[in-house]
Amino acid sequence: MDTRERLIESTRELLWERGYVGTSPKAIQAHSGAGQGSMYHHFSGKHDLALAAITRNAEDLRARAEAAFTQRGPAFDRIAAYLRRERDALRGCPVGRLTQDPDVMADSALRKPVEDTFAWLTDRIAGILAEESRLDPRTTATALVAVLQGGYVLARAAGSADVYADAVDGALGLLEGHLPEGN
Amino acid sequence: MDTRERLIESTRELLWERGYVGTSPKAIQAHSGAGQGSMYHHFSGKHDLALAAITRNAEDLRARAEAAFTQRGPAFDRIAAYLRRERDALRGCPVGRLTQDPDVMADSALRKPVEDTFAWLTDRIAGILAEESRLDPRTTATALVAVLQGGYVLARAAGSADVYADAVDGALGLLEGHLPEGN
DNA sequence: GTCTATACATGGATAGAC
DNA sequence: GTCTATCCATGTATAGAC
Repeated sequence: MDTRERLIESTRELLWERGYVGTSPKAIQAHSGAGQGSMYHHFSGKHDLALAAITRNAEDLRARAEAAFTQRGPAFDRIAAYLRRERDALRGCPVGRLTQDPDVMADSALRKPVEDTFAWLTDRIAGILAEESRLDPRTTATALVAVLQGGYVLARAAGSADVYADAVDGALGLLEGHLPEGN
Repeated sequence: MDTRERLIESTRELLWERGYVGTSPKAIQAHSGAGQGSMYHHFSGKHDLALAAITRNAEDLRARAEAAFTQRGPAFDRIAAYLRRERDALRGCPVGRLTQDPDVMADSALRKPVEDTFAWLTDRIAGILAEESRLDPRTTATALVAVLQGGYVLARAAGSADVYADAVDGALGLLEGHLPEGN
């Protein structure tokens, strides 16, 4: 992995863990092993580097989600597969966490990937729901995505990944009866 | 309001808006109109002041929630009243947002009010659900609290409070049929 | 109780040598 | 491309006068 790549990957990690406000150029350099000069050679500054990292986090989320959704099977199963996908719940969502960062939300370039990601995700799930239920697709999909994001919040508050699993189980319990299940 | 009180209230505002990492003593002084000397006279430092502010945010959340839950009526209505309570969705939850702050989560004193608040809230809702349904109270309550917290995340991502309302509507739509409704 | 002065580290970036 | 030196603002706190 070349220096530029290491800088982006380190920034992804640090943004995930500490957010934009909490991540300093110095910390990125230390984490990536790149020097001051290197960083400012490859990127114009913290903002530029963060944009690259956030964009990649967003692409990554999308690709992983799509992998769960394109499995074959009934809607309930595909949604359950996505919600139950292996996750490090205590780390939270690398995209969702950015919504709490005032400097990210105040900057339209940094904010756009975040906005687009959740718009896409909600739409994608709404499409799946529309195939097989009479639930309102948009509001139901929004609620399901919210369970994910809120599940992370609660897991972190409790210091236990089990709470994330509880939130998902609760949501799937509510879905039962509204969607035809596959087994 | 005396100086000490103004310092706490200003810190509550700033923690809500910018988090712990993003809030400087200087910003607190400017917002509260208190001088450097005043702040360090009343509190030992940023940490001490944040503890007072976080504690108060937690008490506040609890009191407001309790007000919705103690209304009379069937479980569905009391829960709907809480979820639909007037909120400034774009500002997010003053307690939930702290879960994204690495310095808060790493400090057991600052973290405890956050942990306790969500444990209480989930339990409280589980108790209401247990009265009138065969849903699993704990997981269902966890999912409902997660919809709240996730609704804030999605509303901020979209830049629209309507998304919060969508998440709540979706969740209540899923609850229907599982709980006896009152109207 | 509040003010001003001071201190020292860090944040974020630029300049120029190699 | 990478390194070191340098820069100025800010973060966070202490000291001591009033």
